[in-house]
Amino acid sequence: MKKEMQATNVIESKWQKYWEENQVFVAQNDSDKPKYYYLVEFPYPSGAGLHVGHVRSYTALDAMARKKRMMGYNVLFPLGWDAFGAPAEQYAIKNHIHPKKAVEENIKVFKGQVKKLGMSVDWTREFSTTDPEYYKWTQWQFLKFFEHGMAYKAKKNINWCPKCKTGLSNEDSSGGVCERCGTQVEQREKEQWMLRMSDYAQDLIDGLDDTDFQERIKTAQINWIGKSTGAEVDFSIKEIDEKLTVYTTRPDTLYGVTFMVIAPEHPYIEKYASLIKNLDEVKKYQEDTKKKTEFERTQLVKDKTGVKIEGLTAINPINDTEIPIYISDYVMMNYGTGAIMAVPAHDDRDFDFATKFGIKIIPVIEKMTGEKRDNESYKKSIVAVLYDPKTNKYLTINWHEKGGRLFVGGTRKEDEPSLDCAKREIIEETGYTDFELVRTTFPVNHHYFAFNKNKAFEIDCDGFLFELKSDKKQDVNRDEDEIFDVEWVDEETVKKEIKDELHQTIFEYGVRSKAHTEGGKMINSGVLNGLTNKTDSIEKMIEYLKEKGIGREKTNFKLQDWIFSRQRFWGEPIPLVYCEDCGWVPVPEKDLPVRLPDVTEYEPTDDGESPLAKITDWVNTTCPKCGKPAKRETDTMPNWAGSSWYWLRYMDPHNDKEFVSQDALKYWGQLDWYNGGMEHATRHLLYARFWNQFLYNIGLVPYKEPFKVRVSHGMILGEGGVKMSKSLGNVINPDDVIKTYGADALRCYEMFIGDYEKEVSWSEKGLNGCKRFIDRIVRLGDKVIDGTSYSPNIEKIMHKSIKKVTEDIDSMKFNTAVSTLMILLNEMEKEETITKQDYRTLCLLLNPIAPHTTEELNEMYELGEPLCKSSWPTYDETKLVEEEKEIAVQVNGKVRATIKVNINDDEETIKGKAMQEENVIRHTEGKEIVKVIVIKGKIVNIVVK
RNA sequence: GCCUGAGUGGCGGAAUUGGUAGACGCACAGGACUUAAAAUCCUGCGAGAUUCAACCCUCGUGCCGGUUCAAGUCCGGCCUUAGGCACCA
Repeated sequence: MKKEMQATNVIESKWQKYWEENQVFVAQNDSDKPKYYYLVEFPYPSGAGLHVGHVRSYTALDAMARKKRMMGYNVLFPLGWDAFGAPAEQYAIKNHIHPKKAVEENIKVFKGQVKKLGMSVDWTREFSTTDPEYYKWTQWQFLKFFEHGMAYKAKKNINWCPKCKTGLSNEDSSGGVCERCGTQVEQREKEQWMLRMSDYAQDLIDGLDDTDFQERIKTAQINWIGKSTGAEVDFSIKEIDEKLTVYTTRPDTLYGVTFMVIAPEHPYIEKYASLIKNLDEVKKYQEDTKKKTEFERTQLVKDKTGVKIEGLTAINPINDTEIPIYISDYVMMNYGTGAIMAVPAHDDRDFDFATKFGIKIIPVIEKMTGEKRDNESYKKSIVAVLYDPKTNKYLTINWHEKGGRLFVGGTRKEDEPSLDCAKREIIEETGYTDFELVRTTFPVNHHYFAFNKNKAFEIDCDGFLFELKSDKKQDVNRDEDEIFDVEWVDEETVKKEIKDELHQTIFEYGVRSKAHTEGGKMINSGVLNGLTNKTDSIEKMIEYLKEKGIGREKTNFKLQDWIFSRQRFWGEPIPLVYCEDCGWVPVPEKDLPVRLPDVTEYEPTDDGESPLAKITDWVNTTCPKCGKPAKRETDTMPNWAGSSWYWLRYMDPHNDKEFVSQDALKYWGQLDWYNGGMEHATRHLLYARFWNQFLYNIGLVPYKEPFKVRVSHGMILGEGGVKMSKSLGNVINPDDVIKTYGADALRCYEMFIGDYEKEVSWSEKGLNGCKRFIDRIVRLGDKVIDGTSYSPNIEKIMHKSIKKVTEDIDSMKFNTAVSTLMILLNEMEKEETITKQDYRTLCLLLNPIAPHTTEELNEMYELGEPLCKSSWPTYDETKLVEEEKEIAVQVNGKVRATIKVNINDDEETIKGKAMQEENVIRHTEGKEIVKVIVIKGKIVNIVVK
């Protein structure tokens, strides 16, 4: 019975129409079935149309949604449009049409494309963030923030894009360039609406514990929030009666403070200007800093700059030492207190600064080398590195077998200053007399065991770097046991041959000239002296600071408040009115939404006001409170606003009384599975979680965390692993692919292409392979005969395949789900005939990935009711058990044969079978069998000697 | 620099609690069908040594070492790479 299949496009539109007309994918808000909510980030409907990257994540979620429905769930799988934002506005400015129109057109194109892919979306819940019925509730929720004191207006030094003429959040200007147009961002002071997001920093970290996000997403969020723990310390200033408070994560290094640095914007400069003797110089530095962009200030600067403030002197509260104060742009006003205590010995930045400005460096932590032992004898010693700049070599002492290569070293005599000791040792051991000190290195705390003396030692060692001036030498006077050669070697040899950890470390310190930022033994530190554990030292110091009232424990976050204003036309108007008498007054709920006016001019003004500011009819209004003339806020909300609650609206999209009904919120609960790009792992996801946590705290939503699972798909690159881009001409248009290969082949290919979470390259050949797979599925229909059970040869693999595909789709291992079906198809093709039942189950399993073809085959061969209304196939565990299995026989861990074993075989039988194998005999002959390991159903390993 | 992943054939990638490494697909080679091509079907396909051929053997999951009867998988130390954070004190 040969049947002819209709053309792919005919079948596809036929079933798409069927699904729509029969409302198969419409989710019910009241249902006895268990609920499941899948969501893929709604797209920005750009003019470019759908990308193959969209197809990947949409198909993945669609496959999971289709399968869940067949498993008896009430599935919510909606889609909508995130349509506010710059591109539509730019387009409108250029063409003088309302952005609304451009958006409408783009949505039409996008929706058509998504439908052509056969997505099982519930279109009855579709909306766009630009619909007044939707943004009414975005505005309403903003007013909730306002009412609860979570929104405030503040003068902010903001990132300003001179081309877009708008303020940008830190998030929108990462790297110092405008996210949208790539222009260098400037600093500008502006009144902005802010949301108190930093209040939620800790909650946003804690909340992650209640979610099941991918690890990389959690980490990205935690990094972004940037929590650090440490202490605040109050330094007094000699000349004034006010403290200078700093934030530090290393209070344990307080004794090593040799200067302080305040940010150029620090308020004390203004406040105590009269006391600053070099005010002009300081002011000039402030001006220079302002001109620098955030990017230059944070990314490009390698050289430290700064100015010492003459006339203000800080006092270290721990030891009453007087220390200078500098201003420098490496200290930021918006983090911590805008002031730091500088410990050049143990912080790289402070070290650089101190080196450049010639400030004292006091080490308070000694690196510990070697291994600590009991009953150590203590001594003090030195290591001296002598460098000859003429030959670029270092002076070493080669003990050969007796101790290898070392620098000059020695034990300090009682009360001998270490520098004297170093000089003496060089002269005594090598004879060189004409050299000069370059620098003293950090000391090292070293532990070692002297075998010749059978004794353990602890030494505190000072290190020195000297430079040779001339070859002048005197006779050496060595002890009898001092048998070594004096050799000049290059740096490479030093690194290779000097094995002693102490000498290595001193060399590093001397030559590299870097701060010692790791832990070690506390020195020069009063109460902390001798401690060797960093955490203990910090704790003890904080206790001490608290006791003395000069400091306290403190946690800081990098996460800042959310700048919520944009000076743009195409965004949600901020629903506030400014009245001379009443101040900022919310627009009453009955007057929401505050609609965008219908005009034709959208250019931002040159002074940075929103385009709305020019529309006087719209701006002028009356105060909702006192009725006097008042003005509307002309700033609009950022693009992130509409996407910060949209998943809630899908639960109840047509409600005109509430943003979402409480019943709907309770029924749908948390979003079970949220998919989106890695580029949204920080910003969008943090904004959305913050928004939801706020709604939860004021009792508007039942869950604190909105998303249970968050996964990110990998990007699809062009062939050869380069990014798809218009300029490279390697962009794949899904419409073209559907035309040539069909939607099912495209879906199947994108699921088979590789690990869902990883980046993959597009391959036309691979796509063709999947097309072949679909064609073979169709051709298999020729073999179908009546039958309501599985064919005997197929039964076992059928149950196995059902199990595998069921598990794989749920865990997003689509590539192995497809390959399982390929294997199943290969097996079925070997049969003369297959039953309807065989074929129907194959179609059911493939349906989530290739829904059109499988529905058609199901109908064509009269296999049963439409697949979209059918149940997901089940498997029988007992059918999975293999009666007979081939297992490997190893000899000493190497596979030497395979044997067939029965499920009932006991160990002795299996062992017997294994020992009979010719190749096993060959490898065991004449050898002693130590033991035989038999793992039932898996492996036999024979160990011989 | 810090934090998270990831490194397996020519390529995309499989491999359960450690138990036959390379499933499945692509590419390639040979063959069948065809006047021919496309399509389709069959066979082979990690590297090397050996052989007429087959069996058989050696090596092989980024590198070095360890645990184990047995390591892609576990442990320690590196290297490379992708992403996140970054003068954040």
